[in-house]
Amino acid sequence: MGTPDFAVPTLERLAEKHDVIGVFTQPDKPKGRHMTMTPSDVKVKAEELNIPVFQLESLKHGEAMPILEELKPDVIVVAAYGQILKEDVLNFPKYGCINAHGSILPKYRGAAPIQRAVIDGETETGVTAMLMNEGLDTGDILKINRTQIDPDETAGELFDRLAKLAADTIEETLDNIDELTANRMKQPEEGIYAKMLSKADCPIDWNKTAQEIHNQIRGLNPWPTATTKYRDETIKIHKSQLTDTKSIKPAGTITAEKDRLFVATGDRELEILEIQPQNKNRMAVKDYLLGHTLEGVFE
RNA sequence: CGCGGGGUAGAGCAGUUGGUAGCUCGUCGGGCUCAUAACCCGGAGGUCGGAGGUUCAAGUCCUCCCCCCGCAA
Repeated sequence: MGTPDFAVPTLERLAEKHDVIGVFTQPDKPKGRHMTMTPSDVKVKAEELNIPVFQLESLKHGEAMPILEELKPDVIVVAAYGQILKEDVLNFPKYGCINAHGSILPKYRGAAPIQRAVIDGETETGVTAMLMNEGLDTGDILKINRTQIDPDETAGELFDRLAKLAADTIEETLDNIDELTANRMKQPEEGIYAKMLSKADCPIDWNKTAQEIHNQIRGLNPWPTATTKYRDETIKIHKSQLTDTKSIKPAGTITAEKDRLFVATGDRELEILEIQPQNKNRMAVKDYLLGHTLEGVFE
């Protein structure tokens, strides 16, 4: 069971080694500029692999049971499925439902663990394989694979790495399922929740420290992207770089050189490397400055 | 047909009330210099997204199509 690109490497890996008898994914949804119905990444891959696909609106009220009775899975692997599983499903397979989550649980439970970890400036994250229960990412831990977060890594880059790591983790977990299940670890009750990203996370507060803003920018890259206001236009900021120069001007003040751009923050100047003006493509600041002048402040 | 913005030299932009296209960077050649991403001189490079139409004349007006971006989901 899975939906977005994060789950695709895991599905591919499973199909290589195991007999994948069915794939559950979210129903096709209208997406993009013209609201055209679009299948999930997992559905596309599943069809490519000739695996039967099931797209239910909800599994909360036993809707999946007839299908499961038919398929009789030994285990269900879940990766970013986006739907809540109840006891009937969780208890159905012999080995239960195993979930791959993009953080070191119990930290960053929930919808946006990878982005939140970057935004918070974490230096380490990973993938946790757990035996699901009814709570939100609160199941018993089977295996954790860790990885370092590069200081300039974007959420998108980390996302791709963790998607592959999730495939590894699930493979290793299934290879040693009996031993790992016997030695499973309970999670502490309390954990950190990673709330879903929204537009409210985008606007930059230039009074924060350069490091905090840098983390926000890379954590929101490539989506939904950090933004700032410049003369009533919303400008997206895709990439930045820390400097050692102390800010002496008010936060948000722009310093434009011939082909470089610096903005004052709460502590140090932050260099902006890649931006996207309203209605324009993203571009290197260097290119942008060839046809525009920037002066004044970002708000 | 969800709403809006845009497609002009390799890149980022300008182009007035329609009269055969400019700027900055890059690129090529030459010069200056110990040297240079700095400076000076010179050159190449565009059928102005595509197809029709109006006109003596269209990047500039009208129609249709293609592609891209933002919002929204």
